[in-house]
Amino acid sequence: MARPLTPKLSPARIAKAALELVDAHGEFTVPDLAKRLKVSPSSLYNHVDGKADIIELMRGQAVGAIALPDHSAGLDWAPVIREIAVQYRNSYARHPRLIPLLTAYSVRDETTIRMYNVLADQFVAAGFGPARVLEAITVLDNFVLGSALDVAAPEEVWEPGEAATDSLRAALAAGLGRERRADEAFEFGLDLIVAGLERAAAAGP
Amino acid sequence: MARPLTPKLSPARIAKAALELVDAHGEFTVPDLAKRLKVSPSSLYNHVDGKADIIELMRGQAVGAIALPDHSAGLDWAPVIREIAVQYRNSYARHPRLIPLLTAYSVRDETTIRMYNVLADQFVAAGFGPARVLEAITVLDNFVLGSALDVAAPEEVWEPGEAATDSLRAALAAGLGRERRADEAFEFGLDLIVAGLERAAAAGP
DNA sequence: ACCTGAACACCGTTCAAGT
DNA sequence: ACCTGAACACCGTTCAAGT
Repeated sequence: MARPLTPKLSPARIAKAALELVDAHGEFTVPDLAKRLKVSPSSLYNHVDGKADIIELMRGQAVGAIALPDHSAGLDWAPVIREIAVQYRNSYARHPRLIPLLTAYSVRDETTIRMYNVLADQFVAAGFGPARVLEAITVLDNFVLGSALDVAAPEEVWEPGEAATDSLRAALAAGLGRERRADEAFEFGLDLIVAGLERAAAAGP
Repeated sequence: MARPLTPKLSPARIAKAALELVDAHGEFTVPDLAKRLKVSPSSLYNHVDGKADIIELMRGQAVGAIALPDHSAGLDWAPVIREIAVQYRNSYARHPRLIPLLTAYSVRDETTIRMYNVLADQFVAAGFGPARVLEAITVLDNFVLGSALDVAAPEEVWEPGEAATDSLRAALAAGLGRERRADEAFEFGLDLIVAGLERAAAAGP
């Protein structure tokens, strides 16, 4: 049994299976991936450039679901960038364990570029100068990525043992184990940042 | 030549050498590390639990340099948490290529816990309730980690090719290649967040 | 064009043997 | 206690051979 009539593999099928492995185990190996696809490891190399390429495909898979808001509708800029940040972060939060793999070499894919374009347009509309536009995009990007990593962090990470003061202990008791802990923190921070950007815009250049 | 009179290795020496490798190459292997220490790979296992343990030791090495501000001096809380965030982020920025390795399993070491303690105390002093304290710490933490990753990202990552609109193109032209690009964006975002927290504190519970 | 099996260099870790 | 060398299971990738 060599070449089948209809190919058993495709980049998309490989990416999907790899993402399932990462979601389940936080990592993947080529042999495991091949086994899940009922294929020999070397077969993968007919469709894909190697493990790094598979990771890039997974990034596309995760981020491709982002639906950019229609900003031509003359909406105010702040809700638009807020919505983008939420979508961006949620698309990562759906696959939290993928993010550590992506940070190893953070290439920007096409969806990300499109997103940056919209953000840049919006910040220009807000009255920011070019240098400030880049800073604002970077701030949002950094916060989104950090928040996505937070989703991946296991709860035990926050166990401070005996070393916690009363203040920290009370905070952990209030928030830990709660379902939407990471989401609420993200939204709180995003509100702070967007409000700050609005104030900076109002203050002018 | 077996056991030497004075040991050639120690956890600290191993962590230091590993960090040098990561700074230089963005990764390290056990054989490479052993070679750099002029030792056989198996020798390392007399001092260290394995590769994961070495990464933990590197985290300690990087973050151990943080000097927490003396918050018993009755300073206002906002400058204190700002200073902590700056120190925290800078200690990572000194070893940008280490951060992707740390995100794989983000364990909190002792220095980090001490930092969280101070932050919690400060936010309580600011009048935040327990749940809000945890959110505020999380927001700072996420932003610091994301900003640290930004330092590690190579400049080419931002090359959008032909797909950039004028707004994005102008922003990149204004900021890219500039020495302190990542630092300025971090400071801008930190100012937004701290100002937002101050406003939240003023608004009360 | 696409799958397979054999092969290669390399990795992380263990362990008996040495002092 | 600490270093070594041999050994093991496993990994990512290549390539000739098959259809």
